[in-house]
Amino acid sequence: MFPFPNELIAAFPANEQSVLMRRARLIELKCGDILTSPDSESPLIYFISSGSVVLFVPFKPGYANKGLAVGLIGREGAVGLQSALGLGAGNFVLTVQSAGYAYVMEARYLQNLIKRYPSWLMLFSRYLWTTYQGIAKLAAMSHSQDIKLRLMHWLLLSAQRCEPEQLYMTHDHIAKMLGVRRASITLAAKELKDEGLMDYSRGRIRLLDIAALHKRTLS
Amino acid sequence: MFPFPNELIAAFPANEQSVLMRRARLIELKCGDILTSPDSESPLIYFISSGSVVLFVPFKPGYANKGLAVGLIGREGAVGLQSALGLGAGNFVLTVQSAGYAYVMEARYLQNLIKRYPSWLMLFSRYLWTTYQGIAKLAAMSHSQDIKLRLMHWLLLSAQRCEPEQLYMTHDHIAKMLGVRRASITLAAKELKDEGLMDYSRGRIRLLDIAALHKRTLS
DNA sequence: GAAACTTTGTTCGATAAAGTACATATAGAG
DNA sequence: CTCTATATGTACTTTATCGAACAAAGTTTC
Repeated sequence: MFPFPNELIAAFPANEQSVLMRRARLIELKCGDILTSPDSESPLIYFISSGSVVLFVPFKPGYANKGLAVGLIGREGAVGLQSALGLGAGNFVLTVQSAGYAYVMEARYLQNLIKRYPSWLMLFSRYLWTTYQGIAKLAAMSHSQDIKLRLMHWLLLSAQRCEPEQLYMTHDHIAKMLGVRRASITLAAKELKDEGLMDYSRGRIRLLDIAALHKRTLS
Repeated sequence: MFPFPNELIAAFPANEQSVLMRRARLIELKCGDILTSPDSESPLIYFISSGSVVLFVPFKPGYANKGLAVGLIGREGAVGLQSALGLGAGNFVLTVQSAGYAYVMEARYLQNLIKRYPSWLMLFSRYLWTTYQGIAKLAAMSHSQDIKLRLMHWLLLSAQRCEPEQLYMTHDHIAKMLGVRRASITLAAKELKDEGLMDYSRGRIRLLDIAALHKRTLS
């Protein structure tokens, strides 16, 4: 239907899709871009089409470099939907983890459309709940003392959102996401490398045995 | 309006309130009650009127004793709303932390009403988003290495949900919520006691200086 | 009032991560 | 082809939590 599909949009009936997309424009997501932060609350909604966006919660109010990633959104979802409910972005910093594309629209436009199409709200609410679940699960994982386990989990999560096996992120970036030292990630990553589960070099990561990774994160 | 008010319900227009409450019945929440768990997905919605309910995520699928509390719901909210969207409880275990009362209704009843009153969904969605934020914040806090800080935070959160200053929970219970050893809680609690911030004995906790607690959790 | 139970106090060694620092490698720019 | 920036490898000390265990107070039950 559209050159860069988004699974949320795809769930709409065709005629409603075109209404929704009338005011949407396609933009490029560059790695590191900050879509919104607690300060600059731009009332925009992003339907992710490729790449991925991190929900990042800074530890301290004045968003420092330190915090914790609580969610990762890809082509299956959207960010900024709360602004269609008339609410602000809250504490989240939305950062692009993997480059890609997204359809953007003004929150106000969607907010008006929701009045005409109440079923949309149901769809968005359901989506909200599923990410809600994801956040809770990730929070529980994040509490694990085992960094290696958390690393595997984050890699798998990232792989699900983009093409699997090939990821582009540095140890330093992962460390920020997990709220740990960069050295700890290097250590854990090296162990996984030695075990033949992954390979990496200067920001390029290849997952060599996704099945094994899954198995070990479940235990 | 109703003997035991709930702030979500209170936000409805009076005539809609009585529609909503037609099939609600008031039940008692006893400390330790499990409202729903991943296994038994009872399609019920609880509008909390007093006391508090924990959103608990077990670490392992077969819900062990270990896990992490990611949210705490009191009179300002409800649990089980997702079942009005036709969704299951997911990974959450909902446990009563403080005894109280709640209005319960069948999810199906509310699900039908939402079709008649689309504005309700907007209300629920907004509420969903605010708890969403709360979960994310708590997740970030939970990642802190400082148990004392986390203890203070949980005490304040609990105090906000019920009468402040007087809480009823054991070190063991708090330890389960924070996913740490009971001994660690006893240690941290004793320090707070020595500093004159709180007092406790066998499950009864008194917060002696809430302002100071707030100050120290913000830092 | 004695027994059984629950809650809190305290200890020990083992472990994992924090913080900090510096060395080495690789890629890209000029 | 060298320089520079970035990414990764590694080391060391300090600290906090874990796991496990046992002791000492309060409650409750009979």
